[in-house]
Amino acid sequence: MRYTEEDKERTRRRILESAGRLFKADGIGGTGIAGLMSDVGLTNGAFYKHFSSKDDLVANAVISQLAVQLSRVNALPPGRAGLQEFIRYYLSPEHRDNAALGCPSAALLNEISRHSTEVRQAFTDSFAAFIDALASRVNPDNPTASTTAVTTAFALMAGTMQISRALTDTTLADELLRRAATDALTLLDTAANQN
Amino acid sequence: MRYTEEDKERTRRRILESAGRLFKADGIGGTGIAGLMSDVGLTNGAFYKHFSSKDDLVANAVISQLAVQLSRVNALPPGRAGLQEFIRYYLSPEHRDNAALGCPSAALLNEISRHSTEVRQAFTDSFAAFIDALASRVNPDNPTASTTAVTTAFALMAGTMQISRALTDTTLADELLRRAATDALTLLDTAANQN
DNA sequence: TGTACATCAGTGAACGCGCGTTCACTGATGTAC
DNA sequence: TGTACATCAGTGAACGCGCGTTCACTGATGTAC
Repeated sequence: MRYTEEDKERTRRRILESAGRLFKADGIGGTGIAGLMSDVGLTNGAFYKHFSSKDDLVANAVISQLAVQLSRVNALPPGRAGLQEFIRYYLSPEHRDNAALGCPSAALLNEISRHSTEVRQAFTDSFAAFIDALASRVNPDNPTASTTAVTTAFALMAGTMQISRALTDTTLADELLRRAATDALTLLDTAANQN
Repeated sequence: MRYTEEDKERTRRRILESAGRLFKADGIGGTGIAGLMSDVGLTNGAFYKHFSSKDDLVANAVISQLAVQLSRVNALPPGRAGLQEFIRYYLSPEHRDNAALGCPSAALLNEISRHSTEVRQAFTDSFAAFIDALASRVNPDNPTASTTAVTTAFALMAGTMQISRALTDTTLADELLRRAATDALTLLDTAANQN
């Protein structure tokens, strides 16, 4: 064989990395296979040596993107300080202006909802793992009790990020991010004091 | 003239109504001009007698859809009861399962962010009017003071709706809606007591 | 060790298809005289 | 009042284009003997 299994796996990961970046920047529908493969440095035909279809890629890109978010959460300092840092990063103007490198939920939720069951299942599983990681930081004694509350706090952050990205008025968009940071922390504090 | 100005205006409104419905159900990118016009009961060519381009349609559809939301808010009973009713409707499983007839923000935010300045400006203006209407219900004495707080409460609702639509686990999706209703009301109550 | 063959990631042209947009045309009605 | 003409919303075929996917091919390397 010309390429070892390791080589092939590396290429697959490069496709997933590019796909995550381009999907978040231009949307899933706005990203074509040929453009994606040229971003990777290959030609369109090679794509089907790694994925059976675009839908297959989307499902795997969603998984891989949420895994990145999960590891970001796992890298936070413990306790309330870590949560504050997460909120500050998430609701920053930098995150808003760099969707390509940011949260897949904020960038892709609308499109994921309209995709196949496979894609939505991939999202459901990976999203649950991500929320669980946040919940065990919010309430280490009883993470399960706070998962729903943590999810609505995250929904506030993701929803705010999307509105902030849609607005043309930067001043208003920035102010919104600051307010959401306060409200999100309040919700997480409330969740921490449950059960 | 075969058609009066009134006839033409009626056709234009029918196109906008169909567009709003189809955009919210299938996405803007997922809705083609030919399919849209056949939904209206006309053929593709007639489209350009009413709009100069698809982007022009999108901007106007965003305006018209947010106007529908605004009139929905204006039709609510006054005071806290009206806000509760709004939250209950917004975060209902019916709203989740019928995106075609629901909130344009929850269905289209990702795509609006990626559209032209014209579309984003249309969203910004109409969204501000919608939030203002909510804010004067939350805090009639000083609506301006509470707009940002009301926006984050709405972001929580829109974000939750999107997550609830993406999840395959209906039980979890339903539970999330209930929790978000509690949290959203709390945020609005807090906003009402500011200034 | 040297040679013939198998493997298979990657190439790049080609496929059918639906997209947004254009355009010559239709035909019902309003207007001019 | 009757007739010739102008208007213009709507028709539907056609345009170039990019999409996801297929496929015969390439060529570097591993394997068999």
